[in-house]
Amino acid sequence: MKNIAESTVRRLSLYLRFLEDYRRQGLETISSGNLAALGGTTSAQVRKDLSFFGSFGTRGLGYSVNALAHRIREILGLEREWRVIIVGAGKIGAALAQYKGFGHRGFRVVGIYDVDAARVGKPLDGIVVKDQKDLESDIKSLKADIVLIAVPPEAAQPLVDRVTKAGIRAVLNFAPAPLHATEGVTLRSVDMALELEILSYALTVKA
Amino acid sequence: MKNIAESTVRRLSLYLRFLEDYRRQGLETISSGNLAALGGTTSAQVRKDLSFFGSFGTRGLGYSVNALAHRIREILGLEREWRVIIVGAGKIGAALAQYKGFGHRGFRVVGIYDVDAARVGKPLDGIVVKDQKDLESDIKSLKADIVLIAVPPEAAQPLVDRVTKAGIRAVLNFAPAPLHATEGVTLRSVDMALELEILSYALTVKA
DNA sequence: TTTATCTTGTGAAATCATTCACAAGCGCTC
DNA sequence: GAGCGCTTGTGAATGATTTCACAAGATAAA
Repeated sequence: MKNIAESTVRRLSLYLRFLEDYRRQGLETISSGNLAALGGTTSAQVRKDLSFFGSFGTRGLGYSVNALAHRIREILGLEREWRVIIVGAGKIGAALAQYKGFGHRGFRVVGIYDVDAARVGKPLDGIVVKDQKDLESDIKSLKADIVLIAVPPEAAQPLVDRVTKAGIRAVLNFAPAPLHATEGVTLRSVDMALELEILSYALTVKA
Repeated sequence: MKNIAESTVRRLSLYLRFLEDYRRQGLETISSGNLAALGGTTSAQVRKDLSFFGSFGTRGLGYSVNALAHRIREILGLEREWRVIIVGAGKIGAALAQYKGFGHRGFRVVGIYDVDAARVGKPLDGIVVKDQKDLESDIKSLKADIVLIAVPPEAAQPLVDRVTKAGIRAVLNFAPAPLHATEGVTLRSVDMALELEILSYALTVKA
């Protein structure tokens, strides 16, 4: 399969949500135009996005809500469960731990870690915070797939290196630090400061 | 000024951080190659990004760390203070309230709101949570510029409409819901579920 | 002053992503 | 089963972004 643009993958995720809404409403088919309207894009974009993976629609009719949802889940790898570890049990770690959107789609938090002895041993949304020194061994024993980084910025890069060495291939970083991962490891960052600065730019340009 | 790509603005934010690192280290000049290495991009990209806004470098030498940082702050609108309101005092709202990266760059939290009477009146990181019914009047009296949305997904769109009507022109949404804003309002979303799904896709394709 | 060495700034080329536009397929009705 | 209306799937065209490649400006050393 040729390389798929990130923007396409992002839109597929969105389409999946709309499909689930449709299903809840008991609707059985949906057209590219419907999906486009919900997602603020164009019907051609929707069809092109889907066309990278095959052709799932019926001309004249649209897409079967169930079949398309299933196919997108398959494409995104959401048919299986992903085991997630959170590192950092501060405010952000705590917010992540209780985040409901998680379990909802096959992401299961299997461990929370911190270096601070005051936090270790206390439960966070049902999971007891463990000492960060157990991280490597637990990544293996818990069969973790994904690590969420919620530690202070200066601790983030060493942590990426540690979990990479322990076999992790996907990292989602919440620390406001630009991180680098080795080839083969997917690292994404959610950076609030950056988002705010983009808003600041937008406001400034408008003014 | 012609339209600047979001990716360019995002990189400018990053460059600014690297410049601040350089300054802390007492370095006075930096080349596009240095900036590129730090940001995982290319020197040509750095120079192109900057070229949209003018030419600030010295051939043969590079850029003055101070001058370039100042110029980027100007471009991004970070020379002034932006007044931020957080709506939703749950876990995510609390994490946002205490987030240190905020004050650091001229974003000042001036109010936190919730609909839940149990939360109203209690302080969150030094700011007393107010009732959401005061939102419109406070947006005006507090001269708020930016609203952060940390409410449940179904409450998010109505909230966008409310604050837009009250004069807000920039919104950062943390609810996992696809929102639409009217023309002239910049709305960005940080969607953890989406990020995880992109990781899921990456892991799936690799496997 | 001249030369060697760097590094910028920027058109041009290449790559990547989106939009257009339309033939072809399907269901429904008559 | 022919005709109509609708919607897909997809090459081709357009638009946007990134990369290339190099002339030109600047410093420093001889």
